Amino acid sequence: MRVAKLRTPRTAWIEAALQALASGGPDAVRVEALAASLGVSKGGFYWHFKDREALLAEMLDSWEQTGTAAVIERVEGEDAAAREKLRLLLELAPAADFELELAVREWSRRDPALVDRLRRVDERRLRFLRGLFAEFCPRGADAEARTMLAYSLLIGSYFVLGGDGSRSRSELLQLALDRLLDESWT
Amino acid sequence: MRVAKLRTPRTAWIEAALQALASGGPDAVRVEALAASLGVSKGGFYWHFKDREALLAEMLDSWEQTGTAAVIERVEGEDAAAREKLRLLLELAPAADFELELAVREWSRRDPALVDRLRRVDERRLRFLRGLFAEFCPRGADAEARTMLAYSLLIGSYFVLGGDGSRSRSELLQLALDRLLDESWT
Amino acid sequence: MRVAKLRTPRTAWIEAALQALASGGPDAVRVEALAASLGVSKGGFYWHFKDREALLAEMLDSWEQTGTAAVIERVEGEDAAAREKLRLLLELAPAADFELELAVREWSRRDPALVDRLRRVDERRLRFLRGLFAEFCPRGADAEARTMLAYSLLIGSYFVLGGDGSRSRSELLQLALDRLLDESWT
Amino acid sequence: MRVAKLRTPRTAWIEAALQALASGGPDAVRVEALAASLGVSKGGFYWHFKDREALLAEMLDSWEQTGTAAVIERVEGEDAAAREKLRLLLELAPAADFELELAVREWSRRDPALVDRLRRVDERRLRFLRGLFAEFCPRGADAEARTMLAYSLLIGSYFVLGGDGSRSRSELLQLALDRLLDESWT
DNA sequence: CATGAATGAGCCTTCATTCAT
DNA sequence: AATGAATGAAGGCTCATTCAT
Repeated sequence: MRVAKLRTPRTAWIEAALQALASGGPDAVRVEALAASLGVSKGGFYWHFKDREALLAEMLDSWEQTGTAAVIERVEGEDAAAREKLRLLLELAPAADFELELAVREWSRRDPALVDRLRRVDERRLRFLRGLFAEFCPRGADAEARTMLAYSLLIGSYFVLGGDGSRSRSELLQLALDRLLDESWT
Repeated sequence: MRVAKLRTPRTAWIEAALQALASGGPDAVRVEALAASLGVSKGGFYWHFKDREALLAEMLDSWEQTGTAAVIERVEGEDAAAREKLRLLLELAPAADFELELAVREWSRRDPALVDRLRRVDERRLRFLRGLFAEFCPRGADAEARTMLAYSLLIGSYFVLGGDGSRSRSELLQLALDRLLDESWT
Repeated sequence: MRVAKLRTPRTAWIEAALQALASGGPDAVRVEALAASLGVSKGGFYWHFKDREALLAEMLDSWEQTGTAAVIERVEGEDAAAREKLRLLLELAPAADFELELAVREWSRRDPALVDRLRRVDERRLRFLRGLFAEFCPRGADAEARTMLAYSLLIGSYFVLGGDGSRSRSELLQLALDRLLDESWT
Repeated sequence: MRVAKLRTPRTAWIEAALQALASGGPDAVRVEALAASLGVSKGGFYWHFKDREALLAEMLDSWEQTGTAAVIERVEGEDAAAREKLRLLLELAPAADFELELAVREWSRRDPALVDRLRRVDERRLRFLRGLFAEFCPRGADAEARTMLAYSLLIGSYFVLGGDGSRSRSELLQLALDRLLDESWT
């Protein structure tokens, strides 16, 4: 009766887990729930993974690869000036699974083992941003400050729920980005 | 082991709960764990609170009051120019329990009932920031952009784990703030 | 603020307990619930009663006295023929708290300590019925059979939920009683 | 101690539950106790049933089927006159688990959801009785009265604990039944 | 007499994990 | 690879009971 994709590959478990992580946080990554969402019994999970811990590790590998690397490569591949690339980046980033990004950070605040991995990711991203800003900001401290602001904006804007009501979130983001790319600001 | 302070007031439960929330997230607010940390039996919890839900509600009341209100009042009480107040704000804010702040936001991503409350808090804080920036930024869009950047910086900076290694987090924050207060940036 | 009947007498606890027993069965006789229904804190209960067990005992004393004795005395006091008395009895009995009656029997099926007490009550009632039937049923076995049927009717009719829909419960009772009092039935 | 019959079927849980219900009433149907009586861990219960509620529902299904249907079918299958069938019925009924019958009725007095189900059962049984009495009681009201008395006798007799001491319960039942089948009683 | 507070046992339920098939 | 079934450790909640005030 069950159509059953005979063979539920590891990747299916990981994908389901990342989705659960994004929408429910670390504690929502429950073997039972994943099995249900995949339409299989949880017993099978233990064929692929030693335990929940093992799954979590693989999830992070996957996230690091697809989340960060993909966007950077996409932007780097673009043949455009730094400013254009930055605009593109701010446009693409939120499209990536931001919920997932936040969930991973949330998770890292509980699990020290995660901190190093996240630091690596942040460093890579900041290095990339800094490189772009440096192309039109001669002073290092200037590029640094803008980098920090840009990265904070990316992350922080997703937390800010309020506003003055007259401007949408994307308008606010646009305004803020315009400032960050302004060359009169030396 | 048990010191048994006959009479453990509600507030003690709430404090313990906020601490648990800050360090372990919403799911760490477990009646049993709180009781253990207070050195009392879990049964007693139900004398003070109808159920876990009731505790969560009171925790938020408490957080809204002490977290936001306290800092704003402190800064408003200062007799100084807008720029000085902003500097003070960026100094004070991180001292407040930032882990708690993040945990509440994390929580809100899972519990829709929380969203309104957070929006209220964000609006109040943004209004306050906007008011300060407006004192030296004649153009509304300018004040708005800086407000957004400042608030994002506040929140986002706590997520950023990386850096270029040559500057500390507080130096980066300082650099970024300098830019935000720069008057040459019109 | 609380109007508080300073002094909540034992009897108040017992009455509340009997009411709880009638409507919710033995397991509904909970100290906490009784206290709430009396508007006092449960602590006071233990001034009057050693424990829940003690209350249960006193409840039965009270029930035995008021439930059985009262109705029998009322009927015996009547200056009428046996048949009239029986009719009166069947009329009065259901008015007594039948829910309570059933709850006590229910209770007795769990608590062997209660069985003797109930047997005593049943015997007293059956003796009374038998005496009345004997006045117009010369044969002992006949009076006995009718007694059994009458008593079963009294109790059993309260359990029967169905019917053919065309006759009400009281009509059915009436029909049955007519048969039991029929003198042509030798 | 643990015999560990790997594989404890649903039915085992239901049987154990009905037994617990019969001997201890609705509140005695505790997952933990059932597990203990089956020699398994309580966790396993939730593999078979969503929750306690679900078990209760299935218990009733089972009771309705085996309790009522079985006896009626047995009697109907008999090739005998109505009177004989009635005698057989009164003989079989008590053999069925009467404790269970009473426990279900007890339960129904607390749980309104049960009332309809019981009414259905009562109606079916009364209809059956009425049909048998009608075969030798020409007048409808007569058959009705006897039906009511017979059904009350069945249920009520199980409550009656007393007697005159000289006759056993079954003798009393016999006497009463003789009266109900008497044709001189028109 | 009564309150406020606490204890501890017991119950329902969830879930990671294991294991025989 | 996967299922059906079971275990055991939590965790939330209720309630009889106790005790200081």
